[in-house]
Amino acid sequence: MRYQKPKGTADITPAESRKWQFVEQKAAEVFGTYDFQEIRTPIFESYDVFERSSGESSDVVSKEMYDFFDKGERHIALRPEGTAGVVRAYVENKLFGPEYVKPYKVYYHGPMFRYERPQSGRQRQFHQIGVEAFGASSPALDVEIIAMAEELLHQLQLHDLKLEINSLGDAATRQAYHEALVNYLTPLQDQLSADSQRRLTTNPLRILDSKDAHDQELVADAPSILDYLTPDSAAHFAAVKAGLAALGIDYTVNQTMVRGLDYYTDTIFEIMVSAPAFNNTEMTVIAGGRYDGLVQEFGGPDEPGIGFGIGLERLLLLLDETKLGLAAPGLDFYLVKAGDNLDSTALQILNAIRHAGFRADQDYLDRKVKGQFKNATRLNSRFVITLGDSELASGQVPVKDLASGEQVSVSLSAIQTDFNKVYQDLMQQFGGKA
RNA sequence: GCGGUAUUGGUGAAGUGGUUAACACACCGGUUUGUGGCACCGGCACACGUGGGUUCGAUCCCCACAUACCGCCCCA
Repeated sequence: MRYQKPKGTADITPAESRKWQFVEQKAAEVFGTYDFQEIRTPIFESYDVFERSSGESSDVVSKEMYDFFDKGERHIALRPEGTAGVVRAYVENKLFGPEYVKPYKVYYHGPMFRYERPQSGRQRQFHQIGVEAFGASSPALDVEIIAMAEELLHQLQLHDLKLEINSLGDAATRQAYHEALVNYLTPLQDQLSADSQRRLTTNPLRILDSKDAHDQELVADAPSILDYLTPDSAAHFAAVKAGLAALGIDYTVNQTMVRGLDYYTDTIFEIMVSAPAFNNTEMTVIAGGRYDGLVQEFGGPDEPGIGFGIGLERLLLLLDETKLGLAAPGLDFYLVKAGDNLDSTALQILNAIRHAGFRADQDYLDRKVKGQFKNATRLNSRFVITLGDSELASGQVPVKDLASGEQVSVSLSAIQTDFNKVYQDLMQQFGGKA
């Protein structure tokens, strides 16, 4: 093989892109009902944008970022996630200004880049759909964001979802809890797995969701972050739970759920699905939460924010194509040419059909008539128009309904002058099923 | 970054250290000089991921690299 795509990338061919378009369109629809609008930000940003938002301790920044210096010696990074760029744009464009209604609600979708070891549903160039809402700290917004995420999954015919929520409180909460957790785990250090011993200094919260069985036993008795919430954070979390209950959304509180990115505050949530595509293990497809200090961190006002991201590759693995009715689009008309010197007329006929808004195609490889009919079938065409010398002479062409095999005669000139009329007549003659 | 498995045509794949790399599907052509099926006939791998090595000889043995998949780390 002469050329290969770079490791961890994928070509999305038409059979696949159909699913992508469907999901993107559904997301735009569902988000639109909550009055979210699309924002498009650059795929690369200043390296600092991501360093500032994610925190140096996170592997996403320290090890997994695609960064480089451009010809002007600017330190650039390919975006590893979507939130930082949107927050940067929010601040830079002063979208927090009084002329914009708050909360300011946007969604985005596009490629993200992380230098990781590829696995199922995980690539180096991967795609996310995400939403962000700025300028409102109401727990009702948290609830609606979560409801919106679930609604999208439902629209995609995904059920058996598992929603987990937790609260990380504010900065003071996290600092106090961080300390309490380290104090609890340090005496047990020798019993922790090697990975977790390392995490004790780098990222102790991560020990909470260690996959090691013994770690999990030790962590079971660890202090809970929920006990460290300030009264405000506790009230906020209670309101979120009440809101979810009011909407009949099932959830479980998982006090060991943490985040890889440093900017989250208060409510965080994940929606998980278990599926054969993931060896029946649970896989998070949507994750999000509040990030109340981030806008200020980027030089904007002290405004809250909340959002979530959807891992599209993972999501796509779960979709049942047949359930979604995503059949390949068929042709409306296929033009069979029987004879030579028909090209000009063929072009004119196809032109008329296409301009009327129908899908039409013809043979370009000089296939025999039989071969052309086979192609019409392969292309899932509804009708076949046959053009030959006798048709040219008579001014009438046969139009065949491939499903029934019935054939009717249509005027060549009518096709070229008013194809919509021709189509209506066809519909009537073939049973009126448009 | 660590560990494991894999890599043969458009596809699914069989196979052996040695003159022509099974079989099936798909595709192309013919039997049928203008109508989609079936049947029959014929065609269809610069040769077996890339580069080295062992050997008289390697697709099959060894090494390295690349990529894919699985697990860990990390994460959506």
